[in-house]
Amino acid sequence: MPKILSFDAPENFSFKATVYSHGWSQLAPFDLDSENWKLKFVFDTGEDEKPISAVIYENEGKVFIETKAKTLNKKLSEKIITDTKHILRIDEEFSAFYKHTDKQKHLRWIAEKKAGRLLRSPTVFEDLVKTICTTNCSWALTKKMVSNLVEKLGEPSETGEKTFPTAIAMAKMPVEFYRDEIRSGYRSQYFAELAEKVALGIVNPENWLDSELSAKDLKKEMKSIKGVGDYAAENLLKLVGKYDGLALDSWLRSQFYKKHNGEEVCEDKLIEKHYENYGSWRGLAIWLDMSERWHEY
DNA sequence: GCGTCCAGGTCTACC
DNA sequence: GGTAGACCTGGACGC
Repeated sequence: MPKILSFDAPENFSFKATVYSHGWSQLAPFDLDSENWKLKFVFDTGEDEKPISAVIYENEGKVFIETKAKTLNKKLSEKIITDTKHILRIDEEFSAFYKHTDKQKHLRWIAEKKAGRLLRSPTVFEDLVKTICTTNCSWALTKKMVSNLVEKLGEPSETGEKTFPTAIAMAKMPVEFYRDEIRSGYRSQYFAELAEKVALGIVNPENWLDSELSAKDLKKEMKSIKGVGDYAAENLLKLVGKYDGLALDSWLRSQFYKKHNGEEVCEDKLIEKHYENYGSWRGLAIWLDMSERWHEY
C-alpha cells in the first residue's frame, strides 16, 4: 500500500498557479500530469535511504503526497513534507505584492488566481544547475540537458524513477562527460567546476536561501559562479524569494514588446521603467504580467 | 542535403 | 562600465 502524507494548504495557496508558474514543472525529475493536476517528483532522502517517488496534488484545501514507498519512517515523512512545502513555497506571503497588483486593473487576476509562488527544486544547487541549462539555448535543449543529468547521474527510487544528481555525484564526472553525454556544450566546464566547489564546501548555494545580504550583493555572489550572468542570477534571486531583478531573457523581452510596446523592440531601460513602481516585487510583477495566458485554466 | 539563424546568455579581452 | 566576438547544441527555415 502506498504511504500518503498530507498537510493543510494556506488560504492563499493555489496548486495550479504554482505548478504552472514557470517551466520548472517540465524539468526532470518533475513530471506534470496536467489533465489530473498531479505533479510527480523523486525525493532524495540522503545517503542511507533509497530515493522516494511520489505524486503531489491538492484536494479540498489539503496537499497530498502519495509516495510509492513500502515503508516510511517518521524522519523520512517529515523530510518529504518539508521538501514539498519548500518546492511549493507554502510559507511565503504575497499580500504586500497583491496590494501592488490590485492597483492595476489588468493585473487583478494575479490575486484572484492566487498566483505568485514560483515552483522550485528542493535544493538551490538543483535550481542553479537547471538555470544554467536555460541559458543561450532553446527550451527543448534545456529539457534535454536536465533529463540527461537525471537519467545518467540520478539515483533510482525503488520504482526506478531517478533523482536530480547531487553535487557529489556530479563532481565525480569529468568535463568530457558533460560535453559528450549531457550535451551541455560550453557549459560542461561550468558544471564540472561548480559541482566540485559545492562538493568540497567551497561554495554553498543553500546559504542563499536565508542570506542576510542585500539582493544586489547576493546577485554579485551568484554571478561569481561561472555560467551565471545577469539573467541567471536574477532568476535565482526569484527562486530564493527576492524579486528585485527582472531576469530579462529573450522570451521575456519579446513578450514585453508584444504586450506593452506595440511589438516594437526597445531598450531594457524602458522595460525596467515600466515596472519600477513595483519596487522589490518588480521581478515577480513582470513575470506574471508576461505569463498571464499560462494561467487560463 | 546544406548553410544560416537563433533560442528562457555569459565570458573574456579590450577600450 | 560598456562593447565585440566567441561559444555548444539542435530545431526551424530557406534554398
